[in-house]
Amino acid sequence: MNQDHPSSSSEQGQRPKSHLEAARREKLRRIAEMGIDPWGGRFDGHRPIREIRARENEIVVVDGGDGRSAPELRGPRVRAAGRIMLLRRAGKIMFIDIRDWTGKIQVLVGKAQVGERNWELAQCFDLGDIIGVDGELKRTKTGELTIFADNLHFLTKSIETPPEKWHGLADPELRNRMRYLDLAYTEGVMERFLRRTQIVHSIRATLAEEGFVEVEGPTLHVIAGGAAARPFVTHHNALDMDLYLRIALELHLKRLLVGGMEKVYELGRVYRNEGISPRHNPEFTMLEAYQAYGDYHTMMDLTEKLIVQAIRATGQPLQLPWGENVIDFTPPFARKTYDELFAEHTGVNPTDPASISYFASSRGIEVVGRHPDVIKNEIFEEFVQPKLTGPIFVLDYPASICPLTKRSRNNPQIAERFELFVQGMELANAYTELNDPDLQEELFSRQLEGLPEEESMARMDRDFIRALRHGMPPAGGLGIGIDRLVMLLTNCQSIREVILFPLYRPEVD
RNA sequence: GGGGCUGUAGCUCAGACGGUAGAGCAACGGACUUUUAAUCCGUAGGUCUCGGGUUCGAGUCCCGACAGCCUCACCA
Repeated sequence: MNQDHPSSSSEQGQRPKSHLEAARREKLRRIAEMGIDPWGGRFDGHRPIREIRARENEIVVVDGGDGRSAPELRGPRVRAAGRIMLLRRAGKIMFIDIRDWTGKIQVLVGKAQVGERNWELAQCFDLGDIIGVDGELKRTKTGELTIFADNLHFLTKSIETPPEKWHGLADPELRNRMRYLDLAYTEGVMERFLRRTQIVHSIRATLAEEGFVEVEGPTLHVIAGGAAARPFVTHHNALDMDLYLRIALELHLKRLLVGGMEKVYELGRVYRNEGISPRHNPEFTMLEAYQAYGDYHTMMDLTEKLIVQAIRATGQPLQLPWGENVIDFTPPFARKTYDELFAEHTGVNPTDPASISYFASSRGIEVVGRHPDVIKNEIFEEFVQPKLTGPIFVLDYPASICPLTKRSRNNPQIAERFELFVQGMELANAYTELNDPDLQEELFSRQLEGLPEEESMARMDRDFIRALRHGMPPAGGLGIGIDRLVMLLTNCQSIREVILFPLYRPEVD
């Protein structure tokens, strides 16, 4: 195509790409010709289809009266709106299945019943169009709950062909890229994302009930601290400085503890510039909650409560399906120490560095020049974590891999930290928070052995240290990966299925 | 970034050995006032992801690129 006469975008938009689109545009034209706006407008008075379906008990049988005509059904008058999912034409009658976000219902459109004009309009219906319907709620002779239409309203034309009506969209790439189609046409997807909203809502409700306040911290950080992850880098032009998208919520929430917010949380997006996998998306949703005068046991109780109430909010029992398995979330969840589990699953004495080092090198894990606890943790991650079907709280981590955690009073080698594992997946992470500014500064400045700086949690944040010097109350802190929680509560094995718009490379034209 | 697999009509999928591309749904025309993945008859629809190569001939074989899925690494 030459570019001598650049066409306007509207002209381009009206050039059909296929005979399928041409057919739909022809119907669009016919609708407009009838004096009807094919893009619709305000449509009041319709009820959710689920609500309409619930009125089936109002359908009654009435006699013909004169004793000769057959008994017939009478039902309530209803108005619905939705997308056309299925269309069955049978001469001068047609059956239309419409769907809204609460459900699906069949509509019967008869030429004699709706009149000439409506019938003409109905000839312009395509799968995917959005329509409104007035009629009587009754049953067909096969018993299907049906709106017997007496008036039709055109609300929006669909120019594109919808997915195959039986198989729907099967390609996961298309489903995730075009979430609108997935929501509109794939069974259960709408329900799953509405369930995600219920879960998040429940978490906020539980925290409010417990007296926590929600805050909003900065997402642009000068120092990307609070976790060990590579950040996304951006640039502020006016200040001419690089900034990082936050990788954790931790350090600002702790500043608020210093300020006197005794129960505080943030539920929001964090960003990590790491690999993408069925359990990782570059941006994901994190809850972090901090409670002054609590500790990691306080946080364990809170974690259980948040999860159990979230499950109840979705209307499910505490035993949830997960692929071929069932996860039992009945509290209390199992609680075992890191060392116990280490011994149990590796057969190695967790307090003997020599045996640990031997085990590691015999399994191909690098040992030279690395801190014994780093080696130990690598073994834990590779040989123990995958076996933790859970839910199980793993308690008391090696102190040297926990730079933000208070050391155990009885044993300074141990940090008061737990992680909650379910199906081998880390779901939550909590500490008795370290509030000793001198130790915190030392841990920040001491380069963790065996770890390059960019991979270390130990990034020096001077203002944070200064805050601690002003006095942070002893506290428990908790982090929960919300996307993973939603995965577990919706039986989804891939994080992309619970994120509305997961990251993809752009499509090439 | 490494490894394995995948990419064919708008969608869901077939295409042994290399021989001029097939079905269902969707679309178009026709029949049908109780269907429900409606059915029946007919018609149309393709740069086989892209670019090279081998060959008389490539959807098919080889190389490369792009995209996706799985997996490993990094990470939660």
